[in-house]
Amino acid sequence: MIKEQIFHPVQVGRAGEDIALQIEAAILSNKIVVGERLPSERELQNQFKTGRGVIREAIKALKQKGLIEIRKGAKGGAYVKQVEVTNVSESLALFLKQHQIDPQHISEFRESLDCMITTLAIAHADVASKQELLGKTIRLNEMLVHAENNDDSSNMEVLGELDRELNIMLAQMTGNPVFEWIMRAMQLGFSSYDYTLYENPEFRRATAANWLETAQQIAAGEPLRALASIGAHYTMLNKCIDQSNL
Amino acid sequence: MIKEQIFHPVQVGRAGEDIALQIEAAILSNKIVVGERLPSERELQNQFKTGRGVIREAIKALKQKGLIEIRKGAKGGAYVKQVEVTNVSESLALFLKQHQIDPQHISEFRESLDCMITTLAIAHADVASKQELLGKTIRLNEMLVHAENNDDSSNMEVLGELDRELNIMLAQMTGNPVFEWIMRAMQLGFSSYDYTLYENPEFRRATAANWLETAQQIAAGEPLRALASIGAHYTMLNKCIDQSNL
DNA sequence: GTTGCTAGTTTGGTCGTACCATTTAAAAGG
DNA sequence: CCTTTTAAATGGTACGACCAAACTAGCAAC
Repeated sequence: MIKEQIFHPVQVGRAGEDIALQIEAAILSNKIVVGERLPSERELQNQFKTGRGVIREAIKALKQKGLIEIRKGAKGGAYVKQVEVTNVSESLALFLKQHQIDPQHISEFRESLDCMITTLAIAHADVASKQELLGKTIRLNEMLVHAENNDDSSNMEVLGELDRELNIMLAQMTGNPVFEWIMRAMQLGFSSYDYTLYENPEFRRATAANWLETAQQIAAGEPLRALASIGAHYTMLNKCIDQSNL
Repeated sequence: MIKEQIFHPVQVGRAGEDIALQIEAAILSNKIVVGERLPSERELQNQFKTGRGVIREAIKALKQKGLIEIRKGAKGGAYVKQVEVTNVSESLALFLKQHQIDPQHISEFRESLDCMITTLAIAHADVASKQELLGKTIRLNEMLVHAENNDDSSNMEVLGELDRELNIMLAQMTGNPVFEWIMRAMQLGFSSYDYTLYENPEFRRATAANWLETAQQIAAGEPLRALASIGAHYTMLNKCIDQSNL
């Protein structure tokens, strides 16, 4: 609960933004810590000496930024929370959606990113993680044959999802959260491309086999061979992208 | 101008979000193209069969996302615009501010990114660009000696700015816009770290010399030596970060 | 005493109206 | 034809009312 009045009235013309900035500053300077809640809208209305609509607009903006979470009812209100990485990802995804990126550029970036991640993962990750990654790639291959035997095309989405999880896990194995965030952001931003490889039976099998190979070489601590596998993966992906564009 | 009613009324309880989503969808599907403007708030109020406050909240959210720009007066309103990379950067910056990242992790990511970019820049950029980069690093060194001779500490900010420009130029030389965006986002997100190297005279000189060396090896088309230079740069940066943490 | 229901309070969500400030465009005046 | 004045369009703010959801406390039933 806020005892003293940490906010003050604002000028006209841009009151909403002023208020949003004041509250944001209060949050970022830890005047209001995570988990705590802002005063109610009507209370803020009094503190800022303004109308309730302005307060609501400011709060909406902060909610959009991911700084607060809003609950209804008694004990409801605007609760300060940790900004999640999905906020960044969605922002990036929106940007990319509007700018119509050349798929080859995306592919190139992803390849570079994968190479860096793999190199660092081999260097930093412990044996258990590497074995877990290997196990997951084996499971991917098993699921693939199972799905193909049953002609269960609906399971292809599950395979695509597993593929994403593998990428995230690999990023986590670097021990550096930044890589995981970027990977998550890229996945959200280019969700459409992640599944193309699993639509074509031929590419599908090759991709799964490639993952297995990569994981084996990561587990074996063979950076150069792992990178070669990744290179092969992207050669394949680019071919696949070209085909679907015809 | 919107002729037909592309929006429809919404349920209660979360009308504002519904409206924001509908408008966002309309923008992303090019029902409303960049440069065009949304109907006025009062017009939207009629189309959505809702109150004006709700419309305003939805519009505020879209503005926060960077999808629209709002102008006052007649012929004012919400104009659809291209999402700028700064929106992504600000989102990232906010996230990083709240999460107190280990500087070493940031440094590690930046190093990986620089390596990827340099490799690609050597492969893709034309001779003219490489010479321009080289020229800029030479200018950086000249400015450095000039500033040190005059003991002009205020110019150190200019040096930091030039350092950023060099990074952006290098990213552009990859021919892949994704790298430039990521670089811009990282610079905005970690603006504090970019200047630390230029605060200490010793590191400052070494950094400028290192840039020159890197640019020379890029111009000479020597990927391995360029990467070695970058490695040296980050060894230095990490030492510098350690020192300022003491 | 414990459980379960009910009424009341808090708080966000919505609606409507009125008025102000700014910007543009049209009308008036020279 | 140019300048000035006026009007209209539009976002920005304020106030007031009511609804819906969620929590609280008290009361009733077991």
